[in-house]
Amino acid sequence: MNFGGFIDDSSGTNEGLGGARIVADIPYNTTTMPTGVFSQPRLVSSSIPKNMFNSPGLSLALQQPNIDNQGDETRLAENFEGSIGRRSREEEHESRSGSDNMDGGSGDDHDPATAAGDKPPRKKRYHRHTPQQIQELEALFKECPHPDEKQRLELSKRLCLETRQVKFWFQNRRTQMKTQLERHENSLLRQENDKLRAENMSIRDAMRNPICTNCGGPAIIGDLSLEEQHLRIENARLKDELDRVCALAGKFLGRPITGPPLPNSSLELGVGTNCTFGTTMATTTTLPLGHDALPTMVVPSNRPATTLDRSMFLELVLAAMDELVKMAQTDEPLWIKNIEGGREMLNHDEYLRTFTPCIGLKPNGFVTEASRETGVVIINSLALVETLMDSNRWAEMFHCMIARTSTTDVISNGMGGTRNGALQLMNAELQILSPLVPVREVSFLRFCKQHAEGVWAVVDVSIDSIKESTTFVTCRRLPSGCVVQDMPNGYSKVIWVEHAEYDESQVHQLYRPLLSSGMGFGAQRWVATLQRQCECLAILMSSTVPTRDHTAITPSGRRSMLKLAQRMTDNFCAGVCASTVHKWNKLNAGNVDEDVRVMTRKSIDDPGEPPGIVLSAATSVWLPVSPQRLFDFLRDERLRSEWDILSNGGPMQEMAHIAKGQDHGNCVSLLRASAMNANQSSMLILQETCIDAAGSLVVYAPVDIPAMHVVMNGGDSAYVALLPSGFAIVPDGPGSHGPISNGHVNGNTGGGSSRVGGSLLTVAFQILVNSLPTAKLTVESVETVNNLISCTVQKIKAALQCES
DNA sequence: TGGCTAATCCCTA
DNA sequence: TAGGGATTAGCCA
Repeated sequence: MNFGGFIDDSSGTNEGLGGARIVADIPYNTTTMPTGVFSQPRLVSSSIPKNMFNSPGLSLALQQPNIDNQGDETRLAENFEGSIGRRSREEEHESRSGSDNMDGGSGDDHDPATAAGDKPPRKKRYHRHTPQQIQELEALFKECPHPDEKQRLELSKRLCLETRQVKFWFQNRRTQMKTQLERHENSLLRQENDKLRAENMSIRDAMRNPICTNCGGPAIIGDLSLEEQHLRIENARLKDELDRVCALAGKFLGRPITGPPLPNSSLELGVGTNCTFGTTMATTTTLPLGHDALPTMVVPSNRPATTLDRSMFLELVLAAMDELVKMAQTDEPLWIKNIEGGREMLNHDEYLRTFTPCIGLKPNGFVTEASRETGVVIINSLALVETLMDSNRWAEMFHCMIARTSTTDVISNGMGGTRNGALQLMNAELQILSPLVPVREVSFLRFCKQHAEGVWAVVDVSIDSIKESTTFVTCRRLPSGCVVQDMPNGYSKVIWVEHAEYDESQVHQLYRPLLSSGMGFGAQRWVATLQRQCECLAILMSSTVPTRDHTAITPSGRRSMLKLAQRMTDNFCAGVCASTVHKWNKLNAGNVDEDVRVMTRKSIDDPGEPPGIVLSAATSVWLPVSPQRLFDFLRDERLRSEWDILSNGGPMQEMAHIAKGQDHGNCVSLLRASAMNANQSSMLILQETCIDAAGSLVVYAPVDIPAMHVVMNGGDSAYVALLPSGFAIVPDGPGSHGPISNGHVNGNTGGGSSRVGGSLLTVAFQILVNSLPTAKLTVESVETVNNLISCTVQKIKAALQCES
């Protein structure tokens, strides 16, 4: 029995510890033994002499303690015994494991002379798992931070560790992760704090010497000084904080706590000047700030927001927030259920009665689109708010909808380390995957507010009315956004409202019903995308990733492959919508179909693409088949030969499959043509498919086998050159009766006897027409890609029997 | 001295 | 009873 290694002379410092720690704290010199409660259990039996701890007979005596002691003493004695039992097992293990970082197997402790105290007592020996053990533990942790008992048992056998040790290791690793995360968050908060402090300083500076932005003279802000105005804002913030603290304290104390009454608790702002606008305006949060209300109140767009701008922005977003919350929470008569489609329609008369237009009247020729959707999403309110307030994360979450976005000015980062009160100025290009619908460029304020514990709202509102725009505005966003409420188990309920006015003349007839139904840019699409993306994230983060691939892809390989697929899909979208992400040049070539848009660009120095001249061709057509049927047909690798020239006339075979959602349609897969010719023997097809309530996508690209091999082993996917092609499918919209002007007139022949709604199919190809970036584009290349698109559409129509 | 790591105790679901 | 939080001790830079 090896025991000597656990004798510790640090007695008296660990009162309150139980179990093995007591054993470790047994004083070597009995004269130093403390007189407290712990001195008793150390003498588990009156038959054991006090100096037994120095004797070689120690372990035997302790294995059979006298448990005559009662109460605490008995319990501690049991702990005492138990701990010794545990130690003994560990000692056995230590010698069994053969770890070279432990000297437990030296045999010294069996030496009576050693144990009797001829040498000074040794401290507990330092022991660490071997690098190899840690490596294996880390590997499993990456896969699954919560292994079950079976997994732990298996690992413990493999690593020659006790299951307890494996369990502790995982527990500690999780704690460590949490600590690291907290530390990281702390540093972010500290940074934010510094930033706020700096901002505060600059505001104080500005307040000392306010200058009118129009005439350059000293500014007097209405009846209220700037300082007073800021004090009022600060008061509102403090009151808000007080309310939350009271609510929290009330929870703990079990009775409601109220703060001191405040003389003026509502956030009232008086904004006006004796110089810029001529009149003083006392405003409330519902003050109209549109063109009509404030004809001269415009902020030049080419300078950062001044303090005065900020006040105007704050007014606008408070009104917008008010409107959003009402729009989200009010049902009839503001929203009327559409009996046919079950969707809600905004009652415009009621809307105009309820709200004062906060961004002014609708411009001539613009039409209104309003939609509302409610959904349960697997994300909590805080995470969703963080995603929305970070333009990069926002763009990533809705990557098929947002071509480009940026935050141009952060007016407020929020209060008390949260996003509550965060206000920023943003630009975005919103897209529908069709060349027939122009990208919507919008410039808007985004404001975030916490309404209650676990209830947040984020509102967007266009600022075209108060900020001079250098470009012609084709779309204005009225208060739009979401109200999100936490639900149990990390889910949240999201109510999304999307309200816009846009120039319909820019939109092809084919897509007008879709847009007006709200399925294009509306709430349904935002919620459907959010649900799909969050489900995907949840699946990827969970330990049990459903795979049915026939090749073993490592977890890092899976990540690399998904990253590559995302780049592919993003590039596909950029090619369809001609967004400014890539600098596309539109072509007006002679022999190209009217509705096929052809664009070209040079690819230089991008390892993710082959160098040369890239040609993109895209078109959209109406098909009398349901979106689901069209999607199932296009994503089926066995039916690939019906439309894809890369299939060489035969079916394709799925080599690897990564699920991204419960629906089998959401996945990334690797395909191989069964009938390969010599030229394509080193080529595979990477394919990403996704589907939700708003539409679906099938995007694919030929990829090099060696390059994919690297990716599947976790290598960097940035060097895999690819050019994506594929399809975007959306329903044709309620009330749509097929094509009106694009020439693809079809009878109701496809896919069944009764019309269940047709589809709008966008087909797009990106191909390399010359590997020299300096080469000139030839007419033949353009005609080739045009033919490719036309043939593909014809083949799809033929396969789905919707040829007229 | 603070961070890391293996281990322990105590509490809770 | 398993897991998480809090805590400890030994080691190291």
